[in-house]
Amino acid sequence: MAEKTFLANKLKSAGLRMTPQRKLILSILDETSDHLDAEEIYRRVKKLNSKINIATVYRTLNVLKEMDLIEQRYFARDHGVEYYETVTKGEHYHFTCLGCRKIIEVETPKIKQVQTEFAALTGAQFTHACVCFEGYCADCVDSEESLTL
Amino acid sequence: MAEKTFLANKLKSAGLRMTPQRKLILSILDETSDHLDAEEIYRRVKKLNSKINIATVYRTLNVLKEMDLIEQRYFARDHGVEYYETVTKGEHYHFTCLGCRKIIEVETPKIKQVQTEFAALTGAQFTHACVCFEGYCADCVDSEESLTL
DNA sequence: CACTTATTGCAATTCATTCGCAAGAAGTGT
DNA sequence: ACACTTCTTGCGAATGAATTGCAATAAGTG
Repeated sequence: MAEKTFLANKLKSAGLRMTPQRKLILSILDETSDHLDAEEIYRRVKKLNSKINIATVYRTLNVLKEMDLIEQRYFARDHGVEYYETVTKGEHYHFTCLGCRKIIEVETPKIKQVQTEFAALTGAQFTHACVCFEGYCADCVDSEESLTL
Repeated sequence: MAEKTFLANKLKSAGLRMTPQRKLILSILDETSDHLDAEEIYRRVKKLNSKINIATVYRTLNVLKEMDLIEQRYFARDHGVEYYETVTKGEHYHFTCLGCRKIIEVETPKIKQVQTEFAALTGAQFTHACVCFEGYCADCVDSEESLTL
C-alpha cells in the first residue's frame, strides 16, 4: 500500500533506512488517539517485538520528529516527560486535568494569531510554539464542589 | 523596611522560617531582569554566601514558587532546564531566538482569552498555562539572509 | 536562655533521555 | 544470490537536572 512506501521514501530521501522497528513505532502512534510517552510506546511495541530496546524507541521518536511525522509535546507544568502524537491532526493545544489526568484538546486560532502579530511587529520568524494548559475539568470541578459542602 | 517583613510574614504564615539563604535568593531574582536557571542563581548566590549548596537553591526556589513569589518557566523546545522570574511583571510570554539565544517578551491578552473562552465553553477551571515560542529574531533572520546570497 | 522544629549542607539517588560500541540488518551495485 | 558499505540496533553505561535522606545547625517561640 501507499502508506508503506511513503514512510520508506521519506526515510530514503533523508539517507535513512526503513526498519521493522521504525514501522512499528510509527504505526503505534498512527493507530492511537491517546497521548503516549516513550515508556508507554516502548511497552506497546514490546508486545509485538519483544527484543526491542528503549534506546531504539527514543532514537526512532527523534527521527520521526525530525521528519515532521510526529510532534513532541508536554502536557503538565512538570515537564519531566515528553509525549508524542502524529501530526495528521489540525492545529490544537492541550489542557490537562490535574484531578483525573484527562487531556482535553483545545482548538483555537489565537495562538497562531499571536505569532503572526508578533512576527509582523518585530520581523521575527517563528518555528515552534509550546503551549499547554493545566487546571480542573468540569467533572472534577463539580465533584470538588460537592465535597466542600 | 517593609520588604523584609513582607517576606518574613509570608513565610511565617506558611509555618516557614526566614533564613539568609532565602532572602538572598529572592533578592537575586528581584534585582535582575535576566531569566535565570538554578545553576546561574547558585553561581550568583555563592558569591555572597560561599557555603550555600545547590540543593538549598532548588529547595528555596520551590518554596518561593509555592508562595507565588516567583514563577518557573521553560524557554525553548528542549525543556531540560527550568528558569525562574519574579511575578511582579504583568502577563507576558517568551520568545527565544535560536540564533542568538536572546529572549524577547511577548505581551498579548490572547492566551488569557483562550483560557476564558474554553472555560466558559466547557466549565473547566484553569490554574496554569505554559507558553513559549521559538524562532529567529529579526537580527538573526537578517544575517541569515545576507549569508545565503 | 532553652527548646522545638524548620532548614541547611553534603552525599547519594532518581529518572528520563542519550551515548559508545560491537554485532546485526538494509539497501545498493554486481 | 552475494558482497559491501553504512545505517541501526541492543546492550550497558553515562548524563544531567532535580530531589532526597540524614545528621548537624539555626530560627523563632515562650
